[in-house]
Amino acid sequence: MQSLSTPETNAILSTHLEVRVVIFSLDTRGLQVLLRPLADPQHPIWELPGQAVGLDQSLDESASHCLTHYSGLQESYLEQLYTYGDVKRCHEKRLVSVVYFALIPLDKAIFKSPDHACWHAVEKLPDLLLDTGDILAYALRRLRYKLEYSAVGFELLPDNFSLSELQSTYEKILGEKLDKRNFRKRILKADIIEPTPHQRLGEGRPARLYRYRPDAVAEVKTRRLFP
Amino acid sequence: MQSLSTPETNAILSTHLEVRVVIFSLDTRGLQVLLRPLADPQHPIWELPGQAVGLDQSLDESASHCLTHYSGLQESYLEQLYTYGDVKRCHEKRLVSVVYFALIPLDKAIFKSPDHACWHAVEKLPDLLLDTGDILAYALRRLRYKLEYSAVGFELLPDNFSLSELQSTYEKILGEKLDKRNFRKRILKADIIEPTPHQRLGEGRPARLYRYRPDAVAEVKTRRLFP
DNA sequence: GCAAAAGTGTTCTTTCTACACCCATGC
DNA sequence: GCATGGGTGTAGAAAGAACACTTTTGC
Repeated sequence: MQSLSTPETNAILSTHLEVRVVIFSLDTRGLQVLLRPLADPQHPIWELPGQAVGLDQSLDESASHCLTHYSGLQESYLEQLYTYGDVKRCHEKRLVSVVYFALIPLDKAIFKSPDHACWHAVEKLPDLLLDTGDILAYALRRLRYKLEYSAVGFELLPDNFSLSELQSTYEKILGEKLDKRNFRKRILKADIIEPTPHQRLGEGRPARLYRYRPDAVAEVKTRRLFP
Repeated sequence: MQSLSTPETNAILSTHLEVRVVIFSLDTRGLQVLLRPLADPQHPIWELPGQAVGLDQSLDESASHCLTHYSGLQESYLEQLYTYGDVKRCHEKRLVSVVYFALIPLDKAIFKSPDHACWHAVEKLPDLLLDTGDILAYALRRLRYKLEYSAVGFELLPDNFSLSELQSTYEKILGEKLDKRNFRKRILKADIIEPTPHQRLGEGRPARLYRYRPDAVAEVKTRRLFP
């Protein structure tokens, strides 16, 4: 039994510590995840964007740096998901992956991500490296779950959005239709968004635009927004 | 940007990877956590039980091994909590702690834990190492939260328990009184416990004993048991 | 027979769900 | 003036909260 005060250095000499980020976004077709190709460009295997954790970096900093590198965004929703460290997940070496998940509004992200990374619909994923499929499944479950009791949907939208856009976001992530009147009642009652003076013009009647209340960020105790 | 295929080995040469386990239990006084003393036996600083992760060990295996070492129990509730990897949390070295939390029934645990580890009431914690206080606060929050929507309370009780004992468990963890009739209605409706033929004799009328339904373990979708 | 803990139902309030029509704009 | 998406209220069902007395045992 090793304690903090007597670490056994050789136990971690060939362990590789990395962060990976599951970056979700939303386009008209649905929920997308950013993956980068590995190996053969003809029949690539895809992996989560990630990086080794630098000696002088926190895990959070590494993940944030990685997210910025791939999305071009400085401030985004980023949360630690889970740490994967099964010995069987990689044959060559001891691989510990601290996985984060991120939500970004597609309109703000850079068009072309580095390392040929690109977006994939979560319902139609390509061949994936190692246990990446499991990680993605868990990230998606957590995202859906989080949506039910917190206010995370806004992170995928531009600063100003219409209630229909917000509802459509929830529907795409949850994969089910929601009632328009009930949706509005609940989201407004939850008191986490506020109207702006702006409107969005479109095909029909213009839509009032709303924004996420900045002071609602702190403690979002909006449990079970959509049971 | 480092990828899985080109790891920068020197970046992790002096990183220490360890697991720590927040082991909760319950006695008559309330919720307890197992801590082990560090340094001066007169004025000790306390830390979470933990160990370096062996090269041939999964994180889960390490945590499980550590839990068994300190509790004497083979099978217990054990779940990954969070991975702490801030550079500022330890001055001497790069310290990455994958923290788990565990729930054990006190009646089954060994009486004397190794390394002079002992139980402390969560409301009256001693001096703690580094960010151990933050970790404990988070573990407690997660435990309380989990109790509201899942069936985790049983893990702290013996195999057979009365409804009053179960209610008392919930009350001690949540820190509030619950209505006896409503509690019984809900816990029985949730269909996660079943009566046994046994009774517990005591000062008053004997109590029927219940047990956790083993087939209810798989997917406990009992959300918001106690809102 | 009394102390001590176990056990049990009903009413009221709140929340959830289902559902259909009018409104403002662009063309 | 019509097509398009935006916006609004109500009634019935379900779930939650509050609440007090009877039962069984040991002493």
